[in-house]
Parts: sequence; C-alpha cells; structure tokens
Amino acid sequence: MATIYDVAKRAGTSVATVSAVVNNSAYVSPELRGRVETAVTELDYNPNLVARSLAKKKTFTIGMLIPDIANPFFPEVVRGAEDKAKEAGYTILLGNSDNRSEMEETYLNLFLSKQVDGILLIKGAEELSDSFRQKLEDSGIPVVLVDRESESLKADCVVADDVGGACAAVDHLIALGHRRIGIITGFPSVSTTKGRLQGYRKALQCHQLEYDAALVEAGDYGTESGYRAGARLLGQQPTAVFVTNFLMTVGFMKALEEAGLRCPEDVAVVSYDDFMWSEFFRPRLTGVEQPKYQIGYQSTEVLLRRLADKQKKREKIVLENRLRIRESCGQQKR
Amino acid sequence: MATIYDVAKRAGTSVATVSAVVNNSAYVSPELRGRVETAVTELDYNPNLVARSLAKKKTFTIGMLIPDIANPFFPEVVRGAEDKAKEAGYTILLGNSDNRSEMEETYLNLFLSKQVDGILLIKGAEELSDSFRQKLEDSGIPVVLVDRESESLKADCVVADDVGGACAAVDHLIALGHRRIGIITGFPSVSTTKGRLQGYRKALQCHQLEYDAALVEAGDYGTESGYRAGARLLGQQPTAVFVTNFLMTVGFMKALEEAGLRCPEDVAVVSYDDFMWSEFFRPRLTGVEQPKYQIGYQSTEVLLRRLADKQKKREKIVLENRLRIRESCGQQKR
DNA sequence: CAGTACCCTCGAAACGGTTAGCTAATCGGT
DNA sequence: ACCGATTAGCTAACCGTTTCGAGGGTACTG
Repeated sequence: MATIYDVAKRAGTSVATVSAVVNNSAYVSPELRGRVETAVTELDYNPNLVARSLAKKKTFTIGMLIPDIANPFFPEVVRGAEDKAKEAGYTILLGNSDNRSEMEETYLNLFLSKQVDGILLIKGAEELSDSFRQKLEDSGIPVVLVDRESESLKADCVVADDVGGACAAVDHLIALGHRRIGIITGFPSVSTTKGRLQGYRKALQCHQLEYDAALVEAGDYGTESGYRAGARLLGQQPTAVFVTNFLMTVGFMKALEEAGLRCPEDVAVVSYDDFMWSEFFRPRLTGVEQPKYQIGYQSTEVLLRRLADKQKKREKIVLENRLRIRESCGQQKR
Repeated sequence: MATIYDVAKRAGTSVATVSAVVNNSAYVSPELRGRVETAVTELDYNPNLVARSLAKKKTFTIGMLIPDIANPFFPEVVRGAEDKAKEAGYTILLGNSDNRSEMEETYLNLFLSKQVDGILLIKGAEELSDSFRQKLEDSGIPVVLVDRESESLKADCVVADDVGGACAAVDHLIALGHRRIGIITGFPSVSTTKGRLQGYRKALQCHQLEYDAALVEAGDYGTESGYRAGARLLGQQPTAVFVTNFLMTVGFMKALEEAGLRCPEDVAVVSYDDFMWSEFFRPRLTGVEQPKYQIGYQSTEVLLRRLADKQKKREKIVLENRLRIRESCGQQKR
C-alpha cells in the first residue's frame, strides 16, 4: 500500500503538502495540487486510517454493545444506528454481551482501548460497578443508552415509551373484558422490564383492578424463559396474558399449546414488539410496535450531537409506541 | 488515559520493559516486573490499541460486509462470526450494503483503509469490477465469501448446500403429488439464487418433469418482491410454489391471501430459511433450514486459518441444510 | 529601496506503541 | 585473573499520519 511518503516523493513535494491536499486543510497552489492529485490516483493512495486516528486522536468509530444480535428486536436498531453513523462518516464496532456483566465490561474496556469516539450501549446486566462507571466517565467518551435508562450512569438516552406501550396493551385487554390478566416480565435488571411492569400496574389501577403478584411471572426476554414462565403462569388460570417481548411470546405460545389451550379463545395474548411477519404468526399477534429503527438512528444522532458539544445538557428522547391490534386478543369477552 | 510512558516513569524503567511485561514478550526480572505491574494497576493503564495496531501493522479487526442486518437471515450469521472472532481476540466492523455495488466498494475501501486484517463478505451485487478485485488481491488482505461463491474472486468460501436444499424442497412437493410447481427466485446476481434454481431444475429433472420458464419468477429476496412475483406467478395457477427465502415467503403469503387462495389447500408452499418462530407462522412453514450460525462461525474459522497461513490452498466448505416439514405443503395430493 | 505583510511550502515534532540492536553487568571456565 | 558467553534492560528507530511554526519569496507601502 502506498503511503503518504510515496505520494510526496512522486509529486516532488513534502508530506505536509500531500496531507493538506488530501484533507483540503490548507491552501495549495493549483499547480502543486494537480501534481499531488495525479500522484494520488497513479499510486491509488488511500490514507491509512489507523495512523490518522493516532495522530488526530479520533477514530471515527462507534462501539455498539447489544445483548444479542440474534434476538430479532436488535437488528433493526443496529441498522438504524449504522445508517446514521455511515452518513456521518463513522463505522460501527459491534459486540454481543448476552446480558452478562463480565461481557459488558470486557467489551466496554475493549472499546476504550480501541479509542472509539463514542459508545452506544444497550445494557442488560445490572448497573455497572461504581469503579467502572467512574472509569467510563473519566475517559470522557460519550455513552448513549439505547432503549435503556440508568440511575447511576449519567448518559444521554433514547428509549421507547414502555410505560405507555404496556399500559395501552393492558388497557386493550381490560376493554375486551378481561380481569385476570397475567404478565411475563423480562430480564429483571433491564429498565424496559420495569417500565413495562409499571405500565401494566398503571392500567390495572386505572380500572380499579387489583394487582395480584401471583399473576406476575419473571422471564428473561428469551424464548425458553417465556415457555417456562408461561407454564407456571397458566397454573393461575389467567384469561389473558401480556408477554413483554416477542421471543418470550414464542415460548409462551408453546406452553399454551402444550396445555391444550387455544389463543385467543381460551387465553388472550398481547405481545410486545412487532415485525413484518407478525401478520402471519398464528394467531395474528396483537402487540406493541416499537420504532426500532428510529431508536437506533436517533441514538446515533444524539451521540453525534454530544460529540459535537460535550458540555451540552443531557438529552433524553422518548419515542412513541403503537398498539397494533390483530387477533391474538380475540373479541369482546362474554 | 495513561500511556506507556507514564507507566515507565512511575515504575522507574523504560517503555521497552513495560511493553515486554504487558505483552509477556521478553524475560523481565521478577522484581522489575512487579514494579511495572503495580504501576500498571495504579494508573489503570490500558494499551492504546490504535497505536499498537500502527506499530504492529495488525489491527485484530475483521470487516464484515452484509446486505442488511435487518433481513432475519443475517443476524445469526453475524452472531456466529462475532463469537468466533471474539474467541480469537478479534473485533467485527459491520457494514450493510443493501446489495448495492457502490456501497460494497465503499465499504471494502473503508475496510482496507482501516487496515482490517481480513474481510467476511456476503456479496450481493454483481461481480466486483476487475480493477477493484485486483486491488483487493494486491492488498493481501484475505477475504472469505460467506454464503456466496464467485467465479472471479479467488477467495475461500463457506456456503450451505443450496442445490441440495432446493432439490430436497422441490422433491418433497413432487412426492406430495404436485406437478405444476412455481419458483420465486432471489436477487439474480447472488450465487445462492443460482444454486437454488439449479436445485429446483434438478428435482424436476429427476422426476421427468419439464422445466417451464413461465413458472419461474424473479424476486430480490425482499418482502415486496415476493409479493409482486407471487401475484404474477399465481396467474400461472401453480399448485405449489417454492419461495427461495423467508422474506419473500412473507410477501408471497400476502399475495396468496389477496388472491383468495389458501395455503396449503389451494397452493402448497415450501420456503427457505427457518426460524425459531416458523413453528408459529400461519400456516406452519415447511422449509429448508440453513445452519446460519455455523455459516458465520466457520467463515471466521476459515478466515483465521488463512490469516495464519496465507499460502495454504483455497478452502471451500459446504454445510448441509435440512428440510423441516410442517404444514404449508399439506398432505398427499388427491 | 527598505520594511512590512502575506502567501505557499516544508521540516520536524508529535500521537503511543513495538522491537532491533546495543551496552553493561554477571557468570563460568581455564 | 582474564576472556567470552549470556543476559537484563535500555536507546532509538519506526509505524503513517497531522499540524505547528519557520522560512523564503513576492508584492505592496511609505
């Protein structure tokens, strides 16, 4: 690969001038500029971005840490983030944490060592350790929490309105006449879990229904957990269940099937997340549609804004969800 | 952030020694090593990997270019790749090309400039231009084609057995008594498209059925195209259709529905790709299951092997698919 | 015509690591 | 006691950029 020295030699000038031409960072006479440009094309010179990063102390790289790209919620988020990043000339470094805190720390450390300019964090595990959080803050590298909130970590965040979404979902069930409504919650340490549970309680409260802890089962946003929590929950004979993400809904449906129950006839189901193919799910899934792409896209926007102005005050963007009504909740009861 | 100089000063030694300790690359007396190590922890020193990359001419980064992470086929592939990469101490730089050749070249150039150690390429667009291919080869950066083959690009590749998978799918339809079997193919320039079409023809041939071009409609692996190609194809009144990926199946189902046809009663459908949730798709989808995770994982293995030995002879790994029979093909006809 | 201002270009020092090669110290052997 | 081999650790060059400040040239001013 040709280096800037090769170009300088060929154009009969200095590396400083070549750099000036390549970056358009200083006036260079047309004559010289021309020589440099032909040398550049003749040698097919491409600047070594590693060297540039070292010199400029800026890598144009964003570290993005997510729980698991194979969970169908995340790909669109990542895509949104990547699109915005690309627009702005940044690249995305991807990591999967599986919601394990060691993995999160490992990746975050890696990102710091790789000198990423910013971090998009979809945190799964508990709050980061104090020392680590301190380290992150000291590093001065901006973090934006994506679809997550944190009490301890001072960071911008962009989230969807989980309370509102969940409330709307449960409202819908209540409107259809359901009174015994179960919920399968997600990974306990994740902020969306709390939000969705809160929305559930809020909806109950609005309709003077009592909150019954026996109708609350904890999952972990994985399919398997939806199945197991579902099996337990069905013992309580709910007439409707709010399953707080898609993967768990898949598991729950299996539990339902094995229990010989039909949806929506025996048990109504509202899900969370919505996909192009939800239409063809059996039964057609009613659920809360989140602006996944926008979550990713806007997170990157926030990050870029922060990069442009580190002093500016913290941003929190809340995106609206939308309840899509299909068939898994059935008709009005009785 | 502390640098190696800070550590050296604090430990009262030279940077060479610190480097030796950190990398365990030369003998250092226990006494000195101890001093260095405490300095390292006291300062919380983490090597700047950008600087290291520049010095070593090795970045421990792999560029991975895919068409679109939001297409549900790819996330698992990416996850497989990332897992193997992580094991070996590499990180993944991700790019989405949308099968557009400008985007492919842009990203490939970016990867070269970023000095990635290797490239995982899920190529969509046509063959790369000769000049670009040349450039890639000259750069000496290994490329492995993931789920793709190429005549022009000399690269290792790991693919799934598309011909076999498609053949099995169509075989199944024929065994059920279908004779008028349509196919919706994928993005024309992609090698899997050719393989699946070939498998289709092979199955027909094995059963002395004639190939009828009117039953072949081209899509582009996108949902929309499945819908449109499906609408056209239904005009030919096939009794069964082989849709060559999941997204197009979603579109096709919509076309079916709008035409007032039921699946499998009126038209049997075999799909390609299989997901955890295919079980709950309506109708339960019969289709070819590809080892997505393995494709990604093994691609990275091949890449790492190539990195270890640039001279070794080209590898081509073919992974087996498996036909999962559910309900979308219905029962024996007549 | 000297002095000033400006303009273009370049040399060289960073950026933060790795590593070849040298030096000085230690050791054993004769 | 001396010599050569061995070894721990250091100095300095290098990786490929950016960028600051200096320098030489030209043009304008009084």
